[in-house]
Parts: sequence; structure tokens; C-alpha cells
Amino acid sequence: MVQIPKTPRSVPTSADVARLAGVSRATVSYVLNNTSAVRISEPTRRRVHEAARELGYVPHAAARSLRAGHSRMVLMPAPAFPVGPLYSRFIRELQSALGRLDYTVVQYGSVGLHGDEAARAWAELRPVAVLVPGSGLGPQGVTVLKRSGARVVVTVGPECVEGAHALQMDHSAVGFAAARHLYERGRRRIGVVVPAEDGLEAFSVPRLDGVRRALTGTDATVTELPLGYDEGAAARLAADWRARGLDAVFAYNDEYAMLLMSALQDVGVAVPEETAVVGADDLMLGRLLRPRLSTVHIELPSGRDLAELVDRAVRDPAAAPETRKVLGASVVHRDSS
Amino acid sequence: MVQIPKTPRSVPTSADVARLAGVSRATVSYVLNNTSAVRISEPTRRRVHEAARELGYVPHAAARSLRAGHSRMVLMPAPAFPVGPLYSRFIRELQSALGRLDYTVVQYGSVGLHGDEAARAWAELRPVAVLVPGSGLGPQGVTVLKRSGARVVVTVGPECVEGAHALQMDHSAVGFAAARHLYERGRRRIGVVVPAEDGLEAFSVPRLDGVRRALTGTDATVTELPLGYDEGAAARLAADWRARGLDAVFAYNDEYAMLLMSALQDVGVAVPEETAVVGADDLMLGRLLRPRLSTVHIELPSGRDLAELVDRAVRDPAAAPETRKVLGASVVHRDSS
DNA sequence: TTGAAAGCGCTACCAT
DNA sequence: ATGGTAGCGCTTTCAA
Repeated sequence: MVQIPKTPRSVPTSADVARLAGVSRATVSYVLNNTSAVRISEPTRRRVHEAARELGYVPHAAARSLRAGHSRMVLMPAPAFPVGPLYSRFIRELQSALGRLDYTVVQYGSVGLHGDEAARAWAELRPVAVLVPGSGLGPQGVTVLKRSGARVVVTVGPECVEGAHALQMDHSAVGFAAARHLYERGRRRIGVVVPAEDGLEAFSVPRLDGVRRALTGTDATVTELPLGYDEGAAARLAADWRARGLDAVFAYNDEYAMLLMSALQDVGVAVPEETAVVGADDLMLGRLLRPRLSTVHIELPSGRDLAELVDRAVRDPAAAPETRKVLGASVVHRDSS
Repeated sequence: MVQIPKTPRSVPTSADVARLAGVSRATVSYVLNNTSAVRISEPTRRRVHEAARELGYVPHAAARSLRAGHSRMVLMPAPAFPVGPLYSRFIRELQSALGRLDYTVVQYGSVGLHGDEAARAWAELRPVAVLVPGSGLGPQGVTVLKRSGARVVVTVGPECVEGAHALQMDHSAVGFAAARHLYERGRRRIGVVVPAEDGLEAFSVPRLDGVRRALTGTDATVTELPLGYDEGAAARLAADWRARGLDAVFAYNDEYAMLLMSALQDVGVAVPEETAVVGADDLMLGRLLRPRLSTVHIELPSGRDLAELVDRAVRDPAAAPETRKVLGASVVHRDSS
């Protein structure tokens, strides 16, 4: 039996429910929130529930948290760059784990906002916790958030920020692992693809640095190779490949690696004989190309872990911000290196 | 010069700003909101701004919208399934366009919530508009949202729902285009991959239906092929491929297509001679495999368009919900078909 | 067991 | 040009 609404003039409030049930607003609140400190008679409870259902009453979250003085909203800025399957799985896990802990997880679309301006916008929502992926939040931003009542600020990315917890994903470990692998296999002139696309610097720069760090003090050279994510750019890069004399390339991730490897093969560069190729992220598709793509498998922390960190920190905001290094990077050796 | 906060006991309110500036809360409100109806003297304005800056004052969005009786929040449930680059670009575009129209876009992590339960949770936030991707919102849900003040509900996906605007992405067009293409190229025994993964039915079922629709009344047959997204499953499917006697397969999307095509090649099935393969989404990576993957290029509406639809509907909620069919599907013929 | 009322932070009237 | 103040919807004392 479908309820036909009788053209509701306006949004029903708890006062409307109270009126319809013939009780006070206080009683409505008690019943609807199962307040344990107060006993309400069974008939009254039923009348209240009935009235609420009939009116289609839905409590007003803003009013509630205004009154309570705090919310259970966990805010994450929505990443401005395209995210891979790894990261999006992490987000979903996190949302689900926080949801089970009774937090409301919200991704805020911070489009054109930058730095402190963005932090201010987030602060207006008075979230109890803010999880910031990538870089772009400064100490000022943390201060703004904390001052507006955020009990926890966690950065999830390459950097640490004063005053905030950090789930530090040190992407230099990815480059490091790739470079070590290539060096051990006898490669000495190593190219590193750096995506030309905006918004990826937070990852590409550390990955490049990791390569440099791994090869410092050795006889190997590192060459930076900017590359846009399209076939034309890859073809251009491949065209004068031999002139560069590189015997290996770490290609930022599997997608760029596949793009470049394919372009290299098109111009007759033998992979891995002439040039070894290593990607990162261990995508399913990397196994399908021939030669099968060597890659750096990345282990992200579980969303559950971060959810627990957040919950603990919310309950004890006095505790010192902890920095946890979380990012396993291990080479999966296949045929392209 | 960095501001050192003097251990703020609690979150500063407009009353604190007023006190510090030596004016009333009303004046603070006027100044900070540039209220044009009221003239405030320049010295006063400066004092207020100064005080706000010094305290690190950030307005309380919930209080503001409680008072205003409405918000400019546009809420989208965060999709529960992994989204591809196409869709995530659409979301980013949309967020940015709505941001320019001065809406606050928020993705709500509706984890374990289903149907009307989810709609209730969204309604608690009193968004001015709700954009629901995928399926899963019923007419009841629309009613709940509208009753709690949502002026616009738009479904973005395969289905239409009574009372809601619809950006109808009819995925059957994708299957239809693929099937027509295969039929025209002389294929008659056509397999259709249906992902085994949960949450994709909203797309996979219409795509399959589209194939069926395209081939109704012809001499072609359609065979449903469940497939999990991993190499083992693909290998098992490929193992007894010849026994099925299929001469073509539409593989849901490029990723499944690449997976299957690769497995087919591993067992010696010639593509496209023996079996043609068509994917969908026109991913960059599909061009890299050999043979190059034929695919269905999908044209999503621009985020700007949807943003404008939303804005128009918010301003005139009386207007009848419009259903707009938006999903261009055109075959890109490469070498695998 | 239930009701009256204060007050969370903010803005928009109406005074002055 | 500025201030006083009511009230948005809700919860939670305190009283009855």
C-alpha cells in the first residue's frame, strides 16, 4: 500500500509530530532517540512513531548538531585528479568502516579552491574529523580546521603537516624499489616518466626522488621524461628513444608504462632486451600485454585501520598526532625487465 | 608572520567577533556578508574584518542554513562500485560546474544503506538537490527527499523514477551498437560477457538487453557469459571456448574485453578471424593490445549540462520533471572485430 | 511519565 | 549607521 502524500505545505518538524501525537516536543525527541534515561509509556511511544511515520518526519541533522555542539561528520575533500582502482577501493573501505563506527562520511567537492581557502570552506561544515588526501594542506589550514572544532586532521599522502596526524604514503619507496630492481638487473641509464598531467605531482615527484635516492652513489644516471597520457606524446617520446641511450625506464605507473612500452615496440625498440620497462600499481591489465609488464605492487593501508585511527583520535584529541608510514612497495618481476 | 593562536578555549562565534570589534552581532553579519541593503561605515567594516581575522572566525554553515531555511548543498551518494575514468571525469566536471554556480557539492558515503533507508539518511542533511547515480532509488525515496525539502531529485543512470528528473543513460544503446556492428560484419553466434562482480548489474543488464534487442528477429543467437575480473576466470572461460561455437563476443567493457581477448589468444583462438571481440568505453589502453581492440565509444553528457539542469530546476521546482536521454554510443572499429 | 523552556550560531526584521 | 531581538529545529535540563 503506497502512501499518498497530501501535498505537504512545508517540511514536517518534531513539533508537527508532537502536535499530531498529542504530546510535547520533548517526548517526541525521547521516543525517536530511544533516550534511555527516560521511560516513556508504550502507548505514547506508539503514538509518536505512528505520527512520525504518517508525516514522513525526518530529523534535521544541522539543527541536531547545532544543538549538540558537535557532529559526527568526517569530511574528505574529493580528489581533484583521476584516481585508480587501488585508491578508490581504499576510499570505499574507509567509508564503510567509518560508517560502521557511526560516522557520516562526506566527500567535499573542492573544485577551484586552494590551500587555506579550501580549509576554510571545509571548516564551515564543522566536521569532527578531516581526512585530506594528497598534498595541499598547510599548517595554517590545520590551524583553521582545529580552531573550528575539528578534533582530528589526518593527511593521507606523501607529506606530513605540523599538527596533523599523517598516514604517510611515501611514494618515493615506489621509485626506490623500481630503481633497485633495474640496477640489480644491470641497467645503468635509467629514464623516469613524469606525467605531464596536472595534479599528479604529489605522486610523480616523490617517485622520481625515490629513483634518484636509490641510485645515488652508483654509476647509474637518471633522466626525467615528461609524458602526456596519449598515443601521440608516447610516439614522439619513442621516436628519438635510441638517441637517448637509455637501457631502462620506470614509467610512473602501469598505464603510462603500457603506453610507452607499446610506443617503443612500434618503433622497434626491443623490450626488455634493449630497454627494460617497469610500471607501478600492479594493474590487472599489465599482465595482458606482451611482454608482461613488470611492476611495483603497492600495498595501501586498509581503510579499517585508518577508520580506527580516526575514531581513537576523536575520542582522545589530546593525544599527540602520530605519523604512520604506510605504503608497501614490492617489485613484481614479469617479462618487461 | 605566522599567527600563534592563544589556545582558543572554544570555537569563535560571530558574538566573539562582535565583542572584540565592539559592535553588535548584527553588524558583524552585515559586514561579513556584504549585505547590500545596509550601509556600514568603512572604519567599522575594517574593525570587524580585523577582529574576525584575529580570532580565526569561520561561519557555521549549519547554523546559517538553519536560519535561512534552506541550503545550497547538492548531495550525491558516492557510487558503491569502482568507477571508470569516464564517469569520474563526469563527476569532477559536474562538481566544478556546480561549484561555479555557488552550490556546495557533497558526496555522501552511503555504505551499507539501501533504498529508502539511504534516502532518509540523505534527507537528514536537507540538501537542496540530490543527484543519484546508478539505480536503487525508488519512488518512495523520491517522496522522502522531496518532503524534506529537496527541490530537485535527479537520477543519473539507466532508470527513470516517478517524480524525479532523469538523466537517462540508456546503456542498452551500448550493447545495441556493439551487436549491430558484429551482425553487420557477418557474426551470428554472439556471446555477451556479464561481470560476476556485484554492483555492476545496473549497467551490465541493460547492455545485455541492448544486444538482445538488436538481434531480435534475426538469425543470430545470444549467449550470456558470466565472467569474474581475474585471469583465472578468463582462462576457464577460454578453455572450452571452441565448444561454445561463438564467432563473436561483446565483453561488457574494454577491461573485460582485454582480459578475455588475452585469454582467448593464450589458448590459440584467433581474434578476430575465429572470434571477434568488442569492448566498450574506448579506454586508451585498448589501443595498445594487438589486435587493437574494437570498442563502443560512450559519450556522457557534460557535467556543465547537468549542473545547469539542476540550477534551473532549483529555481523553478514547479516545473515538470524532465527526462533527458543522454548517452551517445558509437562503435570504434579497430582490429579485433 | 511528561511538559515548559533555554539555547546552540546565525540572519533579517524593526527600532533607534 | 548600528543595535535589539526573534526564531530556524533540535535536545536536555529542571519542574511538575
